[in-house]
Amino acid sequence: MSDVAKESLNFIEQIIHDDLETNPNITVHTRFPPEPNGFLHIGHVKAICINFETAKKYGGKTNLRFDDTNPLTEKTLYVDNIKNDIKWLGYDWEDREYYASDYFQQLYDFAVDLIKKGLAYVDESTPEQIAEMKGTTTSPGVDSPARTRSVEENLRLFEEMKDGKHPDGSMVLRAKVDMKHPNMLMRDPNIYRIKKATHHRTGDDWCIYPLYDFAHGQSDSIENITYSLCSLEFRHHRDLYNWLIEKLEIFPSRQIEFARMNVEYMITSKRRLLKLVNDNLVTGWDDPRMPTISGMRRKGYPPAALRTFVDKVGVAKRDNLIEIGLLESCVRDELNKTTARVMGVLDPLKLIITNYPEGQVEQMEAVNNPGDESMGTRSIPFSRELYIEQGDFMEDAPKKFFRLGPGKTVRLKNGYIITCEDFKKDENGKVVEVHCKYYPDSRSGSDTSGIKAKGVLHWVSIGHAVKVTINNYHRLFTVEQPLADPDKDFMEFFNNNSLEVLDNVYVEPSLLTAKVGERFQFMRKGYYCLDTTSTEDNLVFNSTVGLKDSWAKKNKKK
RNA sequence: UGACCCAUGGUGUAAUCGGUAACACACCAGUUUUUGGUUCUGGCAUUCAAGGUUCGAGUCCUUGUGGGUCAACCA
Repeated sequence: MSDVAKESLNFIEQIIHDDLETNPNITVHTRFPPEPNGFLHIGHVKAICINFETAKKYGGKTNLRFDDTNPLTEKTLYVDNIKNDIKWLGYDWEDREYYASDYFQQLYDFAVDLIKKGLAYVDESTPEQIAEMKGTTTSPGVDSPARTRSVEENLRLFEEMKDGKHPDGSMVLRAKVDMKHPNMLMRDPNIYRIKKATHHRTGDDWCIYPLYDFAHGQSDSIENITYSLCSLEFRHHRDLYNWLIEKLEIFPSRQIEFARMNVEYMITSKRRLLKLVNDNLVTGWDDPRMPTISGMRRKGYPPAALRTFVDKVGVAKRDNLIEIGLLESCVRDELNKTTARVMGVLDPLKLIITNYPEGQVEQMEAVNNPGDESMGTRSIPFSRELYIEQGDFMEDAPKKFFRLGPGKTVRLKNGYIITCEDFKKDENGKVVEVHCKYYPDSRSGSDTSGIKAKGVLHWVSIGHAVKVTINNYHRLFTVEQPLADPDKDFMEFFNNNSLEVLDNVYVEPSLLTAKVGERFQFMRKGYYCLDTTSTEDNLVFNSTVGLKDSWAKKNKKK
C-alpha cells in the first residue's frame, strides 16, 4: 500500500516545497531570534517550534541568535534563562549560538556602504521633528533638511558618532528611502542611534547601536538564513528588509510571517506580566500560573505536550483565539501516558473498617500505569483506619452516586470491597467518621467474593500516610480575553482566587522518594508535579491539570 | 479618511492543475473500565455577503461587509 496520502502542508511549508522544486539544492536554514530582555512565554513557544520544526522537516538547521542591539534592556541572565528554556522544550541549536552583537563591526561596515551609495544620511533633527516630518498614514511625509547632505559629510559625521563625539540623542543615521512611501516604515527609517551605555557582551566598545531594521535582516543574511519565520506584526518591516538586502547586495534571506497565537485566559504582554510580578500577585516569573515557559515547566506541563499543542494549533495568517482546553488536552494526553498513578486524599474523612483486625497491615500491590505495563508496580500499606475524600461520602446519596453512603458498597482501589454500616457527625452536623465492614475474600487481584461494586475509591492508610501541601492553581484571569475591552484595565479581571493552598492532604508513602519536577496522577483527582519549594519535611505539589470529570460536569448541568 | 494582511462548524486548522467539505479539541449519546480517568463507536458546518466566469467555485474575478496591522533614537 503506497503511503502517498498527500500530507497537507501549511502555507510556509508550501512555499519551501515550491522553492525546493525549482532549486533542490536549497538548504533550509531558520533561526529563533529572541531579545535577551525577559523571559520566554507561550508565544515564543510557537515561534521556537515553527522555526525548529520547519528546518527539521526539510533536513535543515536552526540558529539561536540573540537580538541584542539595545544595551539598556539586555542582560546575560536572560540569555542563560532563554537557552535553558529552549533546551527544555527539546530543541538543539548545536554550535550555532549567535549574537547580533557579534556583527557590530560588520553592521557598521554595511552602514558605511549604504552611505557611500548615497542611501543613508546623518540627521540631527530631534525625535519630535523626525516624527513630524514622517507624515501620517494618510498623508505623505516631507524630506528632512539633512537629506541632501553630501556623502563625505555623512561619512565624517557617522564616524564621529561612532567615536563618541556626539551626545546621546543628538543625531541618528537614517536610510534614504522615500518620505512619501505608503508604508510608514519606508519613510527614511532610523537605522543607527547613539547610546553611551555598556552592552552586556561588547561592554563599552561601541556607543552607536543599529536599530532592529538594520540588525535583524542583516544578521539573517550574514548567517545565510534562507527562511526568516516571524509573526505577522513584522509584515510591514518586510519591505525594508528586502530593500536593505537589495541595496546592500547581500544574501537574500526571505522573511515569511505567520499569525501569532492568542490563548484564552493568557496574556503575553511583558509589561503586564511584569506588573503581576512587581505587585506580588504571583511569586515570580516562574510562578506556575504564569504563561512563561519556566512557569509552565514548574506547573508540570511536559515539553512534549507543548510541542504537540503548537503542532495542533497549526500555522496560518488569520487572527485566532485558541481554547485553553486544547492545551490542557495535550497536557493530559501526555501525562496519561507517562505518569505513575498514586493515591492522595485532598480533603480527608476518617474511615474505620470495623471488622479489620487492629494493628494488622497488609501490603497491597498497585499497578503504576494501567496503560503501560513497563512502568511496573508498587506496594501500598492497607490498615484498619484510612482516609477517604469527604466528597466520596454522602449521607443522603442519590441512586447514581457510585460512592459511599449508608448501606452503600464500594471497592477501595487496590484493596477490599467495603460496605458502609454507620457514620458519626460532629456538633455541627459534619460527617467526621465512616464505619464500614470489609469482605476478606474481596482482596484486589484475588477476589472470590462475587460481590459487585460499581464505585471505586482512592484512600490512604492513616498510620502510614504522608502529610503534604498542595497548591491548586486556577486561571489567572476571570475572562477569556482580559485585554479585549479597551475601556477596562486587565487588572479588573485578575482572579484573586487563582491560588488555593491545601495543607491537610495525605498521600501514600511511596511519594516520599519523589523528585522535584516529577509528575504524578493522583487517581481520580488530577495531575500534580513536585514543586521546587519542597523540602524533606514538607512535600509541595503543584496542580498541573485536572482529570476530565464527567460526573462533576453532569451535576453542574442539573 | 491611506497601505498592507485576513475571513471555512463552538475553537484551531485541511481540502496542492477549480470536481462536490477532512482532522483535532470541545460538545452530545453509547461502549469499555478495580480511576465517573483511559479505550472504542456514533452524532454534530455547505465555506462572511452579493454578483460574475464555469458543466462544476471554499478555491478564480468584481464589489461590499467584518476583523487585524502600520508612524518608538524598542524588538
